[in-house]
Amino acid sequence: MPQPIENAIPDVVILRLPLYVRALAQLHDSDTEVVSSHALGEKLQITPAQIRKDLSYFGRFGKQGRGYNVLYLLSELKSIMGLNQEWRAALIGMGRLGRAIISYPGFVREGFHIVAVFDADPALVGTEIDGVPVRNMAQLDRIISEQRIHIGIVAVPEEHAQAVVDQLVKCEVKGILNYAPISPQVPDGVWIRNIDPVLSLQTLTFHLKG
Amino acid sequence: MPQPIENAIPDVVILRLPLYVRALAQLHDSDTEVVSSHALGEKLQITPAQIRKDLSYFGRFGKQGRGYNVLYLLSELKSIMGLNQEWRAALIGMGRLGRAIISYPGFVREGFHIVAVFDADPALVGTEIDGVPVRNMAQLDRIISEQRIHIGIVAVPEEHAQAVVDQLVKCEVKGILNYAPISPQVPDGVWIRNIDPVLSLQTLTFHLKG
DNA sequence: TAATGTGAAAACCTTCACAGCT
DNA sequence: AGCTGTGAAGGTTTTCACATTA
Repeated sequence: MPQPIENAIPDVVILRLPLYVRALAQLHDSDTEVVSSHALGEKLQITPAQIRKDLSYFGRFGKQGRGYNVLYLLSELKSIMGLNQEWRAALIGMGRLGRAIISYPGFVREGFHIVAVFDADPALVGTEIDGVPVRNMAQLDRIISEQRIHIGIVAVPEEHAQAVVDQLVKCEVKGILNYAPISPQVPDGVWIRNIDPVLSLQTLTFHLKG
Repeated sequence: MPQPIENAIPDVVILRLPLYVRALAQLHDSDTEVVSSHALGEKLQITPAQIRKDLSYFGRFGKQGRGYNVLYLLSELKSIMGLNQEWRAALIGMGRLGRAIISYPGFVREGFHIVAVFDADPALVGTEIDGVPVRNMAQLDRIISEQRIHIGIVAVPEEHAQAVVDQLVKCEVKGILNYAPISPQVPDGVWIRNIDPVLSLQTLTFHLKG
């Protein structure tokens, strides 16, 4: 007999929530106290109906005739998305890309802290980069549990990426941000996002070509 | 009266095509000559039916009972996506991020060449970085037309990103890869892709939170 | 036999439109 | 009067299932 599956939140909805959070934070910074789905949609190029429907998956946050209280909706959404806590991440791969990642201030500003970095190169291990000691891959398991790390950021060459992802999965890391130009396989219950500018360029050229 | 719109290719399909190209290139590198939708789907975690349906928007590339000739399908897809030509890009913003981008070998390997770089900082303009002279923003228009540049890569701080995008649009650039943490507005006929690791992390935490 | 290409069905997502609240 | 929240309608995308062909 078919199990009536509890209505899950559509994935596309989850992809839009951070956009709402960002727009609401901007509105709050410019001292806007109330916003309608129409005004928010204008800012984000999203229809008002879609915004209302998205929010309705999580509760009722607005006031009819008035709109949404910016600060209240912002704090509710942050709580829904797990953004009112600090997140601790490990960075694997300290080549050029890894260095660019660790020196990017945008992560810390949004509550994502790289608290440990790893590399396979013995020449790097033991040195410090931006004040963070570079560790041996053999220490991954221990450090991840000691430091209560929940996110892995993969910045190793393509050919090692899947192995590193597998290692992270073994260490019970459930969230992975992958910069290598592959789509690594992960088991159910592990969440991965790929940052792949070449793929993005390749979807552009389809529209640009003669 | 409602115009019977010519059945367009769904956007999601276009987003998947580069994945097929990448997988086929790997198969070709490992001397596989023929692949079925099932085998390709296994590699990419995509259902065989979806792959066949996607390909069917563009033609009939397979042989019943056998599958797809890897090299033939690869070359057809590259042609469909505009990937059998070299693409010339301008990079705007030569801070830490811009330097990481210009030194990333993955773009050139896939046929994307950064042939001019720009920055607003007078201290940088006139110097060379990785052998490429850094130019003044005032020269954007002239260089883009002289060098036949079709893609703009935006790596400037958030607060200048929309203005730079607007400038690129004025210069008739139709494809933009944006690294600033905003979603710039562009007119119809201009295509933009955003690279935004913070947004990606924020969609991860939804699944990770207690 | 094995696997494509494709209409039709199912699932999914967006938009409509309006009752109901402020 | 104005705007939310939401069933229902409409549209899009995915999956099914099978006739067809090598």
